[in-house]
Amino acid sequence: MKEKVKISNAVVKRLPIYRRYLEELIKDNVERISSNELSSLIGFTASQIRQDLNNFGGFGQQGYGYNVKGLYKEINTILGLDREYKMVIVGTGNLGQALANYSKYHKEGFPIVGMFDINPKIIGLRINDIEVMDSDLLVDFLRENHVDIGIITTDRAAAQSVADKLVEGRVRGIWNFATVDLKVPKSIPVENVHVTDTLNALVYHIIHNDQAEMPEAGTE
Amino acid sequence: MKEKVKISNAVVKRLPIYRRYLEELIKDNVERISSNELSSLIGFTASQIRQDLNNFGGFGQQGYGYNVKGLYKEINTILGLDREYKMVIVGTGNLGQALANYSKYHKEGFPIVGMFDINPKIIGLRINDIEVMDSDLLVDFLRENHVDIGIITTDRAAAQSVADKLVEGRVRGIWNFATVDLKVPKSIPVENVHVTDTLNALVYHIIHNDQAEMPEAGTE
DNA sequence: TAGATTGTTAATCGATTAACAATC
DNA sequence: TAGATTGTTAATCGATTAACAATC
Repeated sequence: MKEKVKISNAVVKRLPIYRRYLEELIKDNVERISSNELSSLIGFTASQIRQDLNNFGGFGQQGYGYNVKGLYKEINTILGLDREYKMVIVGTGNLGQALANYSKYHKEGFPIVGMFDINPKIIGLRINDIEVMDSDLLVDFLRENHVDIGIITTDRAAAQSVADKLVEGRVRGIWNFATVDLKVPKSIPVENVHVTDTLNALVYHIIHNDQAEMPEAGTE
Repeated sequence: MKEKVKISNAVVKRLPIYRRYLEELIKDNVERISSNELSSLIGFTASQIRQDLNNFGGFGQQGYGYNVKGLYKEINTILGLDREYKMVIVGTGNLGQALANYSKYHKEGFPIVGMFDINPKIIGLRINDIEVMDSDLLVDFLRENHVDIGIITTDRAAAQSVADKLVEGRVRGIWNFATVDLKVPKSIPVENVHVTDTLNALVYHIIHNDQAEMPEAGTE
């Protein structure tokens, strides 16, 4: 009866940020922290931090603040990072390979269990010890191995048909790096990473430099 | 006297999306389009589209809509994509290499003019015909070549010191892929691409599946 | 001209911030 | 207990949507 309030996407996007800062704090052996201290660390207002966290429960304690380890654990649970998610990469271009070589995912509960491509020259190779298979085998592989997440690192043209196969293979979510808006059933979340869009936004900020040459050195 | 209204970040983030769809429309030889048609294409409301565009000027025409090519050109100008931006990549790991190999940037006004690393084994190599140089030479190189954008693809530990060098070398903006919040002067925009955060958000949506098993097939 | 569709103002909605009583 | 800080309600701010007069 608690978990039914719809959490806004703005909040969801901040959760991984909280998580990262808390991870740092644990490394630095900080035991407790107040919303005010977190505020000056992260840059969100203390009020927002308390609001955000209270969407999920009262993790703090009046007069004390938040227990760093405890809060970290709670956020991990909220984010679903207390389990494992099997992933496959479809498309073995630069980005696909970069992700495959990023061994951290394997250690942190996101094992990449297979890679797929249509190029016969690449099929059969191993990248960071992950086998590259023929895309024709994708659907069967997904079902047999109960893969949770499909990563699309193909070009735009291929992306939608790959998405269709991922859906057919019953993945639970799609991490899409192709610059195309995929059509998939609403029940399957898609997270788009449109890297080049962020470069465009950067350039916008360079051109329309709001902050250029501030007279005051300012707050920080 | 016109360009002084502060454009919200929400709008800026949508501009590259408009741009992408318009690019497609040009390819498909579509000459004119109404905000309503754009709406059903992109998924934003027609009202929002008109509001967004009118932040920058009246690009449409009553009773007609928007000229696709004209609007595309306007958005390109707004985004500053009518000029060239020299970039360097600092950090030649998987991601740095992937970006270097992504030749599209070179063709589309974002030439990568140098790469930098601290690993002597890598210094001197060429990746996609881009020379890898010693990071000690970074500041001088930036100033001599009037580099516009610095891309940080190092690990977290090195990122801040790289950012300091980029600032010293007078880049105009920083594209940061390290999961760390950089401290730089306010006059230099930073665009963070925290890829793993988006994976975390995806997992959140998988776990808390709001849309799971909708009874209706629905709108689209 | 009549019809279509913009540009723009007003209304609504949602997210952020402020304030403070509850409580450790 | 007194002080600190949360949890939570209320106020504010900003962004989105609706509506419609202007106009091509």
